[in-house]
Amino acid sequence: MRADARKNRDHLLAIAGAVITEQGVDASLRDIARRAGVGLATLLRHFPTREALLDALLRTSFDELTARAGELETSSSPEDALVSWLRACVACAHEYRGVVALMTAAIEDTESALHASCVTMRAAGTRLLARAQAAGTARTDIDGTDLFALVAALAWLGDQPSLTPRADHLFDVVAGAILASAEKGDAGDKRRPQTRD
Amino acid sequence: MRADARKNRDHLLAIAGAVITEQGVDASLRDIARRAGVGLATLLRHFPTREALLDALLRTSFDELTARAGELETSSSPEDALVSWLRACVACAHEYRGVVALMTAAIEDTESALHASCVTMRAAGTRLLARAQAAGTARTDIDGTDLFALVAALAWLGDQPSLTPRADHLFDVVAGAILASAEKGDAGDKRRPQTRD
DNA sequence: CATATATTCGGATCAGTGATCCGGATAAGG
DNA sequence: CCTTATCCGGATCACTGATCCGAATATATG
Repeated sequence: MRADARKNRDHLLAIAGAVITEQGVDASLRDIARRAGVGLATLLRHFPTREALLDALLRTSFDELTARAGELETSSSPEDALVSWLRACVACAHEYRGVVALMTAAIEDTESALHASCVTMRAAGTRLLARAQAAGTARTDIDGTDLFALVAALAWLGDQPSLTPRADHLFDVVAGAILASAEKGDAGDKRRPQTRD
Repeated sequence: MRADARKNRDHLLAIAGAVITEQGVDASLRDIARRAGVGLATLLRHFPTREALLDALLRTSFDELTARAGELETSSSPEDALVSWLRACVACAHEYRGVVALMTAAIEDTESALHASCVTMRAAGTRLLARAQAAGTARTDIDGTDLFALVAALAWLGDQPSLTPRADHLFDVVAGAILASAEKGDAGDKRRPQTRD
């Protein structure tokens, strides 16, 4: 890649991160290009679609998240590891307002730029969940996809301005449900536990 | 209102319901007008904004929902009433894909056309929740707004194609958390219970 | 250092959206 | 049947993301 192109790319990423942080994932690409002092076509050449731009912005965050899952797997109790990782996931999704919808769409669209990162993240969560389930501190009637869905729903909640104040509390409520007494999780095992991602 | 205007309005509502049912709340207004055999301006005169159109489509459903809450309040046990009403709420929100986001926005925007309906609905849910809390079958550390938020999150979950299959199961998980043992709800009462809406 | 060429840039443009305006068509009332 | 108030819808505007192509520029070579 030519030096000037690389400079433009990096600059665009920085500006895009700022604009999307304050306006959400639906920010106007024209605005981003304008604030970067660049033509719209240039932005769209480096990142052919909004999804590609977000992928570039999120990839590192996602990878850090799966790495953190690996650390927690050995440094904390199964229960604490799961909960604090879930909290980190929700916080990460809050970095850019509206990003969870893209993630849920990407996880089943194998063509999506975000697909791989999302699947990897879900797998990391699945491992933490399985460990807690094996330790008997997490209900066994949910799997990694359920976990992903709950995190997405909680992150979405925090994205809605009117519900943001409740997001933390409701995180505790849902986390409590995940860790709920084995009594419930073990009662009916009609669901195959820990589906492999 | 002139007879032809009323006819157009009713016809538009019917077509809009069909189109939005299959395409979601972001359906093109031009499409709706075209399929109704009418100019875009006519659609926008009867319903000046998309929100107004959705309000007209949803108002009856919402009112039915609050009415149903009233019935359940006397016909079922506090626990059953709450859960089955919540289920009805989620089902109603599924009538049109993407409508929950509008609802969460409308509930704090007093200028919104949907505001009144949403507030009324939340109040109905608050009553059912309070009854269950008084009966000791619902945790007391959540209020009507929390309930509204959880329903919205569950409905949103069902809107995401990749997560739809899990929506029912996760409803049970969350409902179980709401009805969770008094032990949890009574432990810390740092939250004011049953806020009045 | 000068030239050639391959790469990158950005203004102009296209189809799409919701919204607005106004001249023409039409129904209601006498 | 005629008047008038009402309603209709094509044309238009500002905005969106996306695409094209001539112009500008950086890199590599002589």
